[in-house]
Amino acid sequence: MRNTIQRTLICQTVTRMHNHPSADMVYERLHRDYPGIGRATVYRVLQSLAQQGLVRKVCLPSADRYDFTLYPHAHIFCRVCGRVEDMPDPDDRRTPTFPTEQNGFTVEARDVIYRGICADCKSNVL
Amino acid sequence: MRNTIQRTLICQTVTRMHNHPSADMVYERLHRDYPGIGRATVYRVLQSLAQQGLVRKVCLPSADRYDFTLYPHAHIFCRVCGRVEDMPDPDDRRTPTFPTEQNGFTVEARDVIYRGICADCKSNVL
DNA sequence: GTATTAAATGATATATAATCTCATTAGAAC
DNA sequence: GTTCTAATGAGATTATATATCATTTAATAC
Repeated sequence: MRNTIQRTLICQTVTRMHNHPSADMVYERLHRDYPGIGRATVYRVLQSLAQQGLVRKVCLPSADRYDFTLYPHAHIFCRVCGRVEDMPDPDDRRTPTFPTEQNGFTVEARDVIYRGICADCKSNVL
Repeated sequence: MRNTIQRTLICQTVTRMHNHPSADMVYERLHRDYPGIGRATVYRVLQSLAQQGLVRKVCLPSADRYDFTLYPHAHIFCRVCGRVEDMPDPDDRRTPTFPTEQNGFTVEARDVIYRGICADCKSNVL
């Protein structure tokens, strides 16, 4: 695996964005300062970073989001504005070390998603 | 809300499919026997059934899936073939009744997704 | 039963997310 | 510097889902 400028930039950017960005959000941010960078590269590199375990990929409505915080935690998703925030995972302490066997599956990871509406959207709707 | 033939058929079909189908899977199944039914209708009706709480919508990689089992439970997703199965939710007994307040959010629902590889795919890969 | 009316439908267009193709570029090793 | 091949980027393509809008039809009134 080669250490390209693009990979470094994408890594830096996703680490500095604290809003659980989608691949496209990372691309848009990066594209401002480096117009040469390609969308496909951002998608590819983020995918690869997730496979290496350097970032966490979370499947949420409308798009996959990336999170550089690797410590186990849950997420809350606002169904109105799409905002994502970290939450404590109530099951953390009991979470087994993966992989684990269950129902014939080899379980490799666990995601906990809370859905609801954030404070801002609540006040805007009312 | 009107009681249309299409709505009845979609309701029946999703209840009879035990593989956590996507909207498209329901459409394809239904379209075999009733070629007149439209894709948009299936998407719309499933969405509406989910909003009414008559089916559960689960956001998973590649597509949203529907589940007619309303009792709280988690899901396991095979990253190879996309198969989805029900799992016990270890946190069931502690799960609060929604909505609940948390971090300024009004939490309305909770989803637990396990990711891994199913027995069939394991033996095919090896 | 028929007439009325608005909600639902379905064909199609559009939007969005994500991946694929492939010629070109540029790390890494020498 | 040269070589080699992985990575990139422009653009096409696929897949998922939603929006548009003329037409149909369920529900109600009569």
